[in-house]
Amino acid sequence: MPYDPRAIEPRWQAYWLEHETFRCEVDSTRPKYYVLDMFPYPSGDGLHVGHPEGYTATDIVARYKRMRGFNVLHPMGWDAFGLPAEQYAIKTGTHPRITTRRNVENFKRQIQALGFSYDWSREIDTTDPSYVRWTQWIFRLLHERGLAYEAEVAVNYCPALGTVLANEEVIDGKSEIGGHPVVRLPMKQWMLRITAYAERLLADLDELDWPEPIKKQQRDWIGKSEGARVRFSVEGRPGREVEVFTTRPDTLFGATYLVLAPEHPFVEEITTPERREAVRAYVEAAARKSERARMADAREKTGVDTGARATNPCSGESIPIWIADYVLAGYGTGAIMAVPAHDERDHAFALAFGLSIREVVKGGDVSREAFTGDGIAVGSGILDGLATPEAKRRITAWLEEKRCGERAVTYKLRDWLFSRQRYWGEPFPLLHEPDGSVRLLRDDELPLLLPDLDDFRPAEGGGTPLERATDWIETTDPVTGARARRDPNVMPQWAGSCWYYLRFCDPTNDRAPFSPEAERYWMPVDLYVGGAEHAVLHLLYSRFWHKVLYDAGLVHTKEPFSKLVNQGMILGSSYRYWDDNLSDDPEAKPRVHPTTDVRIDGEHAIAIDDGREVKARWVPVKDVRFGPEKTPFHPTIDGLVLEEVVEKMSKSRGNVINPDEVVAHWGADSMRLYEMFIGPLEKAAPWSTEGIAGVHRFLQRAWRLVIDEEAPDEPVRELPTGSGTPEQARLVARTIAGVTEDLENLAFNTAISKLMVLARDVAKEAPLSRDAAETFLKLLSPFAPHLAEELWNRLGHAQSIALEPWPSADPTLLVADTITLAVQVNGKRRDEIRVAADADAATVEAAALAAPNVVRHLEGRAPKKVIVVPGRLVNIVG
RNA sequence: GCCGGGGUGGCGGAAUUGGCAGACGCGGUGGCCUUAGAAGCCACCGUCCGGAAGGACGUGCAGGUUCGAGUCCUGUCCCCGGCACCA
Repeated sequence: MPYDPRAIEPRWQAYWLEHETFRCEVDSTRPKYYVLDMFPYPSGDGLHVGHPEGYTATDIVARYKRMRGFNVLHPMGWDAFGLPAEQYAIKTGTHPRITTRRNVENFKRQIQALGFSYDWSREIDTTDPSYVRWTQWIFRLLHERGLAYEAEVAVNYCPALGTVLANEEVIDGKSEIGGHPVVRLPMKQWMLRITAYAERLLADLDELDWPEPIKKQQRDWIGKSEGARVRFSVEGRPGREVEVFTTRPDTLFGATYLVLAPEHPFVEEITTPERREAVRAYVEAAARKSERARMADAREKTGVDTGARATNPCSGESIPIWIADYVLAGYGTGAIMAVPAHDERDHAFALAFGLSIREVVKGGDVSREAFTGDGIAVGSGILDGLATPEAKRRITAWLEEKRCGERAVTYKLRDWLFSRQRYWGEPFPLLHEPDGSVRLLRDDELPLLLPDLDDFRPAEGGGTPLERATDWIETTDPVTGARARRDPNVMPQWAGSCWYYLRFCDPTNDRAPFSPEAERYWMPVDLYVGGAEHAVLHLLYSRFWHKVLYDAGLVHTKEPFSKLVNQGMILGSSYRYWDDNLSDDPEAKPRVHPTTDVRIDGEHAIAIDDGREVKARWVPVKDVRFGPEKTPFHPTIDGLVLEEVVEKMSKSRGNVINPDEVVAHWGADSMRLYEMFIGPLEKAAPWSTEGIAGVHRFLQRAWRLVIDEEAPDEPVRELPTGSGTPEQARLVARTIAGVTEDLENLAFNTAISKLMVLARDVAKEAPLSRDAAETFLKLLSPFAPHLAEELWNRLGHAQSIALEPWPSADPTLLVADTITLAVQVNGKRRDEIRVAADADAATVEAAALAAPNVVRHLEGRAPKKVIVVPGRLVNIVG
């Protein structure tokens, strides 16, 4: 029988499970290696081919490290709280718990069919009461440490949908779904004080082996800026001071007006009677706009004068106070001093409203545009003649001395809005007492589980789904005996993923989230692989929780994830054409156009022949007909050529590849190998069916290397003992060294190409030796574990190849006795010479000068200079 | 606009960091095997000139440094990702 993955793969998957081959335990006598995938949300659609890319990479590393003698922790679990299951529940009434269980089973089946070496005894599910308990326990810890608090926060509320929406779900002040109006409404929310950790979250990035772009995104998100706070007294209101934050205190003499955010607490009070009307209208309009909408029309500066005036603490000058929505309430002090000469936004605003512009730093033409660079201070009293950095120091000292300002650091990072008006999440482990206080539940009251509901919609009048469970919300506090209310919100999906990597260390502990012994042994995560889309959310939130746990003495490392790698996306080919059925009328008989007859004009696509607007239509890959030369055609409209577009896989494009089908057709080993061979792990690459056929052929070749398919009963070939010819031994040694190095660098694609070379050449001149065959299988086993196990077994080994030690290369075989050197004349390759590997420069030079083509090109001239690069080449300049 | 990353054959991608550009795979062409197909195996495939030997050109574009540049420097164009009134 030829290589048949369908026969061998399920057998080995069952073997690994049954023998618990990959189970691991704390073992202080051995070095540990913790390799982790970002655990998935088990969606109803199941796995797509993008998931296994990262999982395959970590699996290869896990298997390799085990063979290198490491005690490897390689777990998998489910980030199972989340919105899709809840939306499904609203539609069908099916409890999210049922949906989640079904989806988890499907994900697990798909993941196991790929032969990953997870320790399944450590599987965790964030919705499991035994997990929720400890998530709630950690929330209580945060609360005890003063890091969780309730606050009135403006949220996006959509009355028509009866729910609160995330910023991303609001577009131009309307709901993304249905286009209903959205208002900003203050609601009482749980907040986490992540800002208290801003400095450490920033500083500790330096020690992490993470992709630089991710670190940069986190730095930008935290957004540290250094400058000064300055207080301006409000004229006519003694004791009232507007505090502003600026990174350019040196430009204080150029401040020609102040601007408050429309939400600033002073607005109401300081506005003069004659300006009241205009100010109120502006504030209301700003409140209606979502933050996103405010950013959308950022170009046009709007604002109104409050009529109030402030005194510049330095110059004593009287300047107007305006409000404008280009000043954000949530950043700094919610107020700025405007220096139009040296800030682009202030410049634009000053031009729009005819406010004065005063140059205080030399270097530009401030009547034309703001000069934001450093320069020499002018018109600034005590600062005149100073360069910007020195001017900053001088003025800050002056402000501190006069007590009207001080050095200050501000962060863009805001506290984390931690409650969601949803059902399918962790309930808050606390009671609201009649006196307004909050009592956190004790250990013996945890976990607090969700009540069962029949209707999962938000409650009437802006309430949360949990408010439908009145006898769950209204309860009695067993401690005080008084009536108390449970919190109607749940935690966001990020909560469970903030600490799951710690639970994996000790997943069944029922006395603590994890034991100190397990944490001390397994942490930190040595390699963490996942998508870059979590750059700031999950990866920042979990770093925050980790630092809190560190301060509480529960973990011993400052950071959870030592090394992070982002896998690239696997792209799909989609096929499109165009038609003029813009309204998607199902009855219409539209005119259709291939892409070659369409031109894109800004936002619109126009048919070239009749100038009418057309809309893209996508044909699912499986329906496309391929003509000669692989030209894609529409399935039913004859002669309509489709355009191939390579892009992210998505249902709407019909270009999603299902791993189940790939495994059924080619086998898990081919799928694993293909996803690793397609290119570097970090890079996006298109899926190709021809490509997978290529790696499948390689596995067939590997099979035939060991199995004699020609002979009756297809026995294992006769493999001579020993290591074969010197050439074979050298090839094997080179492959060991190369594959090992590539694995250390996570360069899976080049490792596979080296294995292909070995399979192609190793039995060319002489029969394959037993040593070479066994070494090859060991090197192949992390990539194609099923095939490797099967052949290893047929070679007569009773124990799993996964438990074999990794081969090491004989260093003496890595250096050849004779080597080929290229010989260049004036930098152009003209000939080559074979010399002893240890030949000295003089010998090499002589041989190079004697090479026939070199002699020809020198045409009798004496070489001016000869450069010998040992082991590489000789360049003759003549 | 700002900040990252990147432009190498028909395609995915290699190239030990300044030393033989195009490994490996896909795709293509020709051949072997076969009753035939499939599969498999072998050879060739950057472009141009040439029957060949060989030569010229060649890593987005234009310069530069160097004995030698895909790799370093300057300028420039394009693509992908992130951020976008954060004072």
